Amino acid sequence: MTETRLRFPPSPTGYLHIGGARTALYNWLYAKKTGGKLVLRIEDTDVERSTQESIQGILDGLEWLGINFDEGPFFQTDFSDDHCAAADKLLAEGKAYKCFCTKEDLDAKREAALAAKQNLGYDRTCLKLSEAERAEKEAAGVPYVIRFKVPDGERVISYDDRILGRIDCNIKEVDDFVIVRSNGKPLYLLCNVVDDIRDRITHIIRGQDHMTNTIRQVLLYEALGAPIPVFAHMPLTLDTKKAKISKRSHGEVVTVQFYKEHGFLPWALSNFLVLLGWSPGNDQEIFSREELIEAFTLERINKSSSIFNFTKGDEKFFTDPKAIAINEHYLRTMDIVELGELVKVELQQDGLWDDAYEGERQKWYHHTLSLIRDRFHTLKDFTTLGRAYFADDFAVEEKPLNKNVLKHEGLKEWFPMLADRYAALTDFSLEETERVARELAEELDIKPGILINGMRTVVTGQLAGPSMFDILVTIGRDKVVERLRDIDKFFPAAA
RNA sequence: GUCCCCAUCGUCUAGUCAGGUCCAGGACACCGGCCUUUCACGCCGGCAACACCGGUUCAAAUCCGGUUGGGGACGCCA
Repeated sequence: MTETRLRFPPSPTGYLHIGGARTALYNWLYAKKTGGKLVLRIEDTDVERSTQESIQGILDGLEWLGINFDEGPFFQTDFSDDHCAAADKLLAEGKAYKCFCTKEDLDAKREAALAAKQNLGYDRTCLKLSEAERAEKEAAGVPYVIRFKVPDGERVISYDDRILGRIDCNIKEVDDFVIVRSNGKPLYLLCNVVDDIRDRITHIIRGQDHMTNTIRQVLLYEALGAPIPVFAHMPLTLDTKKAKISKRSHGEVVTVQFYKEHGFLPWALSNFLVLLGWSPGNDQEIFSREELIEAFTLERINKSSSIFNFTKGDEKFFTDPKAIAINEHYLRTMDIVELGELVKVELQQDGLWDDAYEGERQKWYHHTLSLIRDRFHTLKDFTTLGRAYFADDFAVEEKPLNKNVLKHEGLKEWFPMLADRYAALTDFSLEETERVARELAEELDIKPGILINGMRTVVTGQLAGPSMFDILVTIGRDKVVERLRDIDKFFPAAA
């Protein structure tokens, strides 16, 4: 049995978006699953629109996701000799012909056809040219494109799609398509096939938007005398209005970069993306890399398109709620040392990292992360919501400030008292900190909650969080005492 | 206009190929409860779908036909 060979061929005309990432992921999974190879090929034949920045963005995105390649990146433009040779061969064999129609004429015809609700295909004007007419135009130097000549006659073109089943199309529906531009540069339909033949690609997993291309490419494989690979057309990802997702209409949220910048775990995004159009056939939704490779099959990819459930302007769900849920899941179940590495990057970016977290305070570091991660959604929350554990310049949220601090002016006296007692404690433990707080509340004849919730606000800036006494012990006596004593700053200066 | 593909809860989906065990299962979201002197954790419970019409059959989410709806393609883009 021959080795399976797959490819991911992005065109570098924009950022890597989640649809592309999902395609890459499916190809990668299938390559891993079958012990095959994955080739990365940058399809940059559209020189006008291809940019270096885009290439870098795609490479970065794939690397972040952990999608690695066995071969490449190759650049399609490096193989233009192959493409031209193939075009010449088709021309020489009468399987393609020169077309002298101008772009303007063609556009006019297309528009007219569209307006008259007529069929859109090419009318073969130049195929009907006599030998003399053709020679004359060539001699006159009239620019031409090369069109593939779709074979005449009754015939149904078919291929077996591994996701959709047998696909049939009457050859009459296919019109002569352009394979080489008038400037001599070959086009996608041809390049893609020539490269796939050269790279010995056995399986092509791509979006359903390529289905009509596939019909034409099957013809190209035949004309070039190459075996037809296995095709698998995956369902598209649409937005909530069932329109194609694009950076233009949806913004950054559809780019892989967005997730990197918003504190997503790469594998959480992959896990979410793979579920958009595929399921293992049972109730499992969380997969390790190995589990997913094991479970993945082309046949279990869905036929129908799925919706990326993102609502613009939603404050709570800044992306598909399920994506966030999966990210949270990994955040609170993943190995704490591994999490520590990721949070380290966040802390470093914010200038909050302390090398001691890898040395004498490592135990504290990991303990703190495990204490606070349960309520977090992304890696970013560690430096925002969880900032008080690593720094003194944390923000105090308005809601708890009003509710738990400003409402109780007595706190101005009570907190310094509490601070003194904490400072004097021989054992700054869970039990002792709680006992002292309750004792003071009783002496003052106030509800313990006033002290406790006030402390939460002053010590962490947050309305909610872990058990208060866990927080005290974790943040440590010095900082707690200091923050309690500094209570005055929250109240407007006394008259 | 032509061709191609698709159709189960709000969303992702299981079940469809091999019809009965499905008055349709799970997850997310939402709602309620428990836990909690806080809470966005956790636990328990609830809401919620077979697009429609016809046919085949003792029996249809499942097979067949049609309708409707949605998507894609019809570039000297990829």
